[in-house]
Amino acid sequence: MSIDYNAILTNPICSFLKAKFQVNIKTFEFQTTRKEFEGDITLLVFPLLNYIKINPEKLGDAIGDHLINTNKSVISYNVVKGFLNLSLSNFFYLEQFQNIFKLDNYGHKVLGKDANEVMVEFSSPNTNKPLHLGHIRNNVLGYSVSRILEANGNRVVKTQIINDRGIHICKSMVAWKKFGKGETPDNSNIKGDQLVGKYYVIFDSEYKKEIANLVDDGLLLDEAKQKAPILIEAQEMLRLWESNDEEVRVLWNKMNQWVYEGFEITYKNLGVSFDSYYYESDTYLLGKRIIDKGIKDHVFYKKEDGSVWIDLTNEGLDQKLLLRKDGTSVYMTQDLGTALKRLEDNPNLKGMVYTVGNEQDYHFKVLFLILKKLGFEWAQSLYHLSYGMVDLPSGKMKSREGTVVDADDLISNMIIQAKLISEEVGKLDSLSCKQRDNLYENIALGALKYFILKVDPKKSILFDPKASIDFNGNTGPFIQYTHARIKTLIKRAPTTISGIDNTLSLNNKERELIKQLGRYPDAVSLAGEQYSPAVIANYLYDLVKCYNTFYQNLSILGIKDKNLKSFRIALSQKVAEVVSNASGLLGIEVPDSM
RNA sequence: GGUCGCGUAGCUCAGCUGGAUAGAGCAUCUGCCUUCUAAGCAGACGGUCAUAGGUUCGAAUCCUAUCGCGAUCACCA
Repeated sequence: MSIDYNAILTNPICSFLKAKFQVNIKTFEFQTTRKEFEGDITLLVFPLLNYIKINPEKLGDAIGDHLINTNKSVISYNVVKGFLNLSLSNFFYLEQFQNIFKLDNYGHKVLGKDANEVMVEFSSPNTNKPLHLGHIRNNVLGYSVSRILEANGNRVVKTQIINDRGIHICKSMVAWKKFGKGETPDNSNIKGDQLVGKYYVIFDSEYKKEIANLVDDGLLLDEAKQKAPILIEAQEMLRLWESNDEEVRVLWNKMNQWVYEGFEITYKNLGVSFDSYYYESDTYLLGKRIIDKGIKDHVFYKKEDGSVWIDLTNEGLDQKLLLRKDGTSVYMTQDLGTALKRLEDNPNLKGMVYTVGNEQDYHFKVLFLILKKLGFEWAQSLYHLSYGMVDLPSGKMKSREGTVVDADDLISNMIIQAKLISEEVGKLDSLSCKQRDNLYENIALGALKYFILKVDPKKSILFDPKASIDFNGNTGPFIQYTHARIKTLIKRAPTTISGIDNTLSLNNKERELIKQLGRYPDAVSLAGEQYSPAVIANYLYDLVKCYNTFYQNLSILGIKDKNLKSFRIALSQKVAEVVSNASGLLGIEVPDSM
């Protein structure tokens, strides 16, 4: 509750209770009065009974009496059971609105020199195939959380770790070498990541063919899976890669480059960006220093075969391998190393956020625990931004079954949808082709991002590609639409707003809007605390819904009372600002017209 | 089996640190475009908040157990 009630409620009640009952209570529980009851704000009397043994209704009456007699902002009260409902004056709301109106970027903390530096990792793709719907959730979430952390006064470094080595990319390489006939993104006009993905699929179907042939020749299935020549080729290529074979490395570089160029296009379409990139090929050998330190500090132990482990059974977890017996590192070692490297690269780093799906909850639990045990202070502020899977009505997305929803396809389909609907509504005729295309993109992405972000990250999302995404109701376009309407309203408004007349009498809808506006800073900080854009999304919807009710039922331009008119326009303007501000935190663009 | 997460209207989701008669959107039905954008507004219909106990003035919310769904428990990443 960001409207400032201290002066008129908290402080007076506090001193009243002190004088009358000799108790020192400094915080009180308030909530907005439910609409069935008269009043604006409700004081919960029940909690006070712990300190003052008296009938709750009597206590409510006493406080209410005191407030209306000593405070002109409180005009009346009523008590229902332990609820003290207070009605506040127009004057109070107008004063609050003036405070809100004066602020430019309210709720958003300014980046000071001593701001905390936080790293947010998201996207983190494999380089053997294009991004899919799951990556979209990851990207949109990670990006939004970055913005929210910034709004809460942190200096944010957006980064990712790219899984650019391993057997998967070798599979694409082998298939391309055998069947590619020199196909490149340029000469085939296929986006780089899509092209490499295509050869990954080709590899898989060849592999299956070979297995079938081997089984026909009398091999057992498991044996055939291991002996298929194309797989052996891929494994051989991985070995060559690891021994730095020049030819393999050149091919690897070339194909990865294609993929990165493709990814950049997708990121650009999605409206996300990064400040730094980490590549697994650079970091997979890191982490061994940590192992040495850990052994010296007796945090880790070495088994007879030479492998290194950590025993977390005291913490209720199990034993975890950190180094293979041949001395090579595993996933965990890598992540330990990467964390250290990031800290070296950004010495002021105070925390890290990892945007990774919830199938890795256990991994991050262990990772953070190990870092703490190693005694790193910053390990206290690591956060795994864990999110649920995106499921389809047909079940899970499985690349092998071809049920993956490709990110590029999805985005372009959404744009087509947005275009069809916009043309049907037919409000954009005055715009140029380019402006219209731009708008279709904004609307499509607004719908997609809002659809994903409005859901609590830890819940899984059900996505129906056939039904695609709504543009009506609790959606991104609804929010964009409201913003656009306010913008044209302001354009047409002949009045300039100089000040607000404090004697205006307000109706419920206007008060409601002021209260909504007052909630914004709270929503921002709550979203930051919970790493959840869903808080902002749901706030936005409440605000916009509230404004629409106001807008639809009250005339603004037509009214004669000049003061009221300028007040309503000022209110609208502020709503537009907050909507645009909050949408920005979700990475959603709000157009001036649509 | 162990651990973690989830279970709210036919469907998709809100519900902040426990508060009054559990809220939206979609779908179905009814009204509202010669006045600021109808991608909207107003209304109707729709609930055993998975189940059973417990904590207390008061539980969808906290605790325990059970059931259901998912994830995870690799010398894969």
